[in-house]
Amino acid sequence: MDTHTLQAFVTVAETGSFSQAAGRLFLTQSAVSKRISQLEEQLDTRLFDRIGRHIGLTEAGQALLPRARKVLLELEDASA
Amino acid sequence: MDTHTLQAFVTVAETGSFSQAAGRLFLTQSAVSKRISQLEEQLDTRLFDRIGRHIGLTEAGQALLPRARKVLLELEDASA
DNA sequence: TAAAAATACTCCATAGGTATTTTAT
DNA sequence: ATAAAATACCTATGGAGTATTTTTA
Repeated sequence: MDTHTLQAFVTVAETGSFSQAAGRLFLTQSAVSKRISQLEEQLDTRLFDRIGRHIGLTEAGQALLPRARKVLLELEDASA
Repeated sequence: MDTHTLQAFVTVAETGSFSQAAGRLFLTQSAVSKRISQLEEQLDTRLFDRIGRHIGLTEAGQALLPRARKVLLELEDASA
């Protein structure tokens, strides 16, 4: 597990879109997509419902979001 | 930043030795050494004092240790 | 001189990019 | 038909190993 993966997850959750997240993160949509599916594999759960053109957090995703944010903040903190 | 790096840091802190940490983590001493120096570079601080054969946490290391543990626990938690 | 850490090197796995395909509106 | 995500393919980077060198008790 690394910060890039968590960052991607949080950004997709915030933007509601892989492409927009990619924009924010200065990555391609492809890279973001792969980070998310990797994370989903690791946790062995879907984190997003891909309902056609829009995206929503699954329950697992909703559970993860605050934890992910917390961890990212703490790590930022630790590096400061 | 990823869990493997933090895990290495915590384990070296706990064992007081790169080689012993390597043993616990099923890695080579070389790999552990590299993880630690990478982390030190990222944070731009020394985390361990290499006093010859023994190793001690620097102040920065002491500050990082509880945070690292916390993050690791939270991530374990998040995956459960 | 013996132990432990650092380092030079090699190899391979993986993360990211581009291009394309799939999917849903 | 369009817009977005998934995927196939390729490449470069980095992480880990082995072997060796450096360091110091």
